[in-house]
Order: sequence, then structure tokens, then C-alpha cells
Amino acid sequence: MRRDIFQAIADPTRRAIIALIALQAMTPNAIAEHFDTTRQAVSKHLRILTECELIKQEHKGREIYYQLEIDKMKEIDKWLEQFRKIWETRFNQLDNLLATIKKQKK
Amino acid sequence: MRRDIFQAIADPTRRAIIALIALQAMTPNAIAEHFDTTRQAVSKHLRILTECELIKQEHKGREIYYQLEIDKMKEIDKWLEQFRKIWETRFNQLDNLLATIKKQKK
DNA sequence: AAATTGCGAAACCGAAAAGTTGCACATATA
DNA sequence: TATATGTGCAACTTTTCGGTTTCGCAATTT
Repeated sequence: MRRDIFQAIADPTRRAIIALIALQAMTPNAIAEHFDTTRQAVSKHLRILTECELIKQEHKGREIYYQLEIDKMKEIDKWLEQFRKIWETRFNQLDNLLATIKKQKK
Repeated sequence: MRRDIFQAIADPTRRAIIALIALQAMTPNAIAEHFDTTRQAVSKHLRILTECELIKQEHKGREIYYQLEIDKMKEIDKWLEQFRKIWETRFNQLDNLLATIKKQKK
């Protein structure tokens, strides 16, 4: 079982679950109500998300609330960093180009 | 065939390819040299990446250079935005908390 | 023109993933 | 204590995925 964040967010249902509990912690049943699949299927997604520590449980009596581990999401952001550098550089280059053109017009 | 960016970056080889050609456009053969798989396997990954427009081709004679569509990467960044808001808010809350404690000490 | 090179596409295979069904277990309620 | 509720887990099935092999085609090179 590969179990990294990127594989975890590859599934659209899991992305929806993440977005859902980002707003507020929810129980599996409550989460499942938002989807067309069975509770067990959702439960499986929750297990996968838990395994890669994107979410965590909080037991309250017989209910289990799942909440987002927002810090883990930063790892995706961290990976994006290398590309952000590139697109910012390109933007700056464009910026410089525009500045040069402006200067030439004077 | 689902073919979205998140599914595309789920595979570690594809992420490596993306990082590789982010630096400079490369041909399939050149890319394949960096991996332990066959050229055809890499070619398949390239097709998937092309289909979701994360990379694009540039034909030069019989060679095809693949280059990153950096703008498409921004879509991941865009998705992250909703969570960035959350972690920045939490950071500010922590900040406020610390400020309050500091004030109380006075 | 013939051989070589760079490449994509199709067919096939094994492994992994996603979903369903059925069950077990703990907590709460009657 | 018996029953209902909230949940996870294991077994099974179907689908998807990543890889290899084989082939075909176009652009070079000889």
C-alpha cells in the first residue's frame, strides 16, 4: 500500500471529504450523507486519509469525529514551492519586459 | 478514464517527470534515462500528463520536446487556497493568543 | 532506396484500488 | 438485560493503473 498525500488527494471523493471536514469536524455518518456511496466506502476513505495523517479522530462517546490535520496539507504546498518559484520568475520576467517596453517608449 | 491534475500528480514517477522538465524541456528518451522503467512506460506517463495539459509537446524534426505548462500547476495552488486560508487563520489565532499572554504578563 | 532512430499506440498482464456485503464490537437507550 | 446505534474491519468483486512487449510510422542518415 503506497500511502502518501498525493495518492490520497487523487480521489475526488476524498478531496470532497477533506474540504467538508475542513469547515468542521464530522462523524462518518454525517460525512457519508453528503455522498452517493455507502457509509463503508466513506469509512474506507477515512481510513486512508487517517493513515497518511491528513485527518485525525476524536472520540466522543460512541461517535467519532474526524477533523482535518491542516498542517499535513502544507506538505503539498511545500512541494508546489519549487514550481511557484518558476512561475514567479516568469511573471517577473514579463514584468521586466513590460518595464523595458515602457522605458523605450519614453 | 478520469484525467485530472490530482490523479496525474498521484504517481511519483510523474511527479519526478514534472520536476525534471520544469528545469528544461526534454525528449522522451532523455527523460526515460532518468528512470528505471522502459521508454514506453515513460511515454505513457507523458501521455497522461499531456492529456490533462500539465505538459505540452514541441516538435523538432523527429524529436519531441516536452515542457511544463507551469500555469496548469497553479490549479493545484488554487485548490490549496481554501486550506491556506484556514492555516493562516489558525496561525493568526495563535499569534493573538501569544499577544494576549504577553499582555497579561505585564 | 535501405537502414536507423525517435516516437506513439495497442494488446496484454499482474497488482493495487475502490466499492459492496456481511459481520463484530463498543456505547447508549429502553 | 435486550435492543438500537455508530462504527471499523475483513472478504470478495470489479475496475483502474502501471508496466512490458510488439508493432507501425515518420524523420533522419547512409
